[in-house]
Amino acid sequence: MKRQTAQRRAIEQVFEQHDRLLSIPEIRAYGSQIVPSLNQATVYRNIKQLVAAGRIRQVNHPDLGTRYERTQKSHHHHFHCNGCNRVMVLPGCALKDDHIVPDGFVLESHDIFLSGLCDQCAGH
Amino acid sequence: MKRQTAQRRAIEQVFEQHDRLLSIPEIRAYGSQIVPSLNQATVYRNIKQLVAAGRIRQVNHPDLGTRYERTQKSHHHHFHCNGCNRVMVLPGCALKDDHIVPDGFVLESHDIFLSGLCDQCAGH
DNA sequence: GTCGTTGCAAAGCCTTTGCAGGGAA
DNA sequence: TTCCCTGCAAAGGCTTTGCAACGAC
Repeated sequence: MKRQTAQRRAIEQVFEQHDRLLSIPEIRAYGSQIVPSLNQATVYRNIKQLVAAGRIRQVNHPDLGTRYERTQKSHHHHFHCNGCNRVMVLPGCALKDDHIVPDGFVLESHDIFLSGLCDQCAGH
Repeated sequence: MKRQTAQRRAIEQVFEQHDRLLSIPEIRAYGSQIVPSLNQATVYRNIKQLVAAGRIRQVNHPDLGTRYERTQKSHHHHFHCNGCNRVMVLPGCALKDDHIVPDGFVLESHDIFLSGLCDQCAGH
């Protein structure tokens, strides 16, 4: 059975306070502000547990590597700005509706990663 | 200046003989059949060079990790079958044409990864 | 008291790098 | 001969794991 610990609560709190894609070092840094002793291995173990529990989702970003976010958002994709290096959430789906897989194929899931320049970086 | 070596030729030959997404171990294994002494570090160094030269493309697949493919294909996306674990190429683009990024944003590139079941695995 | 959890250190992948010898031009 | 390239081993990131102490219930 799962036990409540200060460490696990701290990690969940980090995601409440920073509702965006987070890396392990970021989670550890923010979490340490709540539980100073917070160990790296503990972060990894709890993240794995939270992913298994469906509370957070692992995002393997092609440019940024492994990141995590809360699961309680509706369907969306991520836009990575090459200028300021931030990641924006784009609600909705950018996938074509029709015939993207051949007949007989079953499409179960998709990952879409967009990149370019955000409005601030594009507006010279 | 770049020099022709048996190792580099072997690696390029691997991509000619196996025109699909390849992992480093696969490249090394196939390449060793041509140049038995082929070292892992040599594979990494040559792959990096070939990517820089634009001859092969690195694909950071969210489920499969780092893979490589020849660049001389037209635009396409990859479908990963969860049944047989193979990756199929889907020619064309599966991205919606309209308004997928907010006003002012500039979309420069996108990565789309599809997964599900191929026709063979779906038609039990 | 039980046993899941933590911190610490070590180990495991994957990838890169330092170095001396070897080979292409 | 020059100096790029290779093999080997070591080192660097990121992530997992073994272990003894700790702490939730």
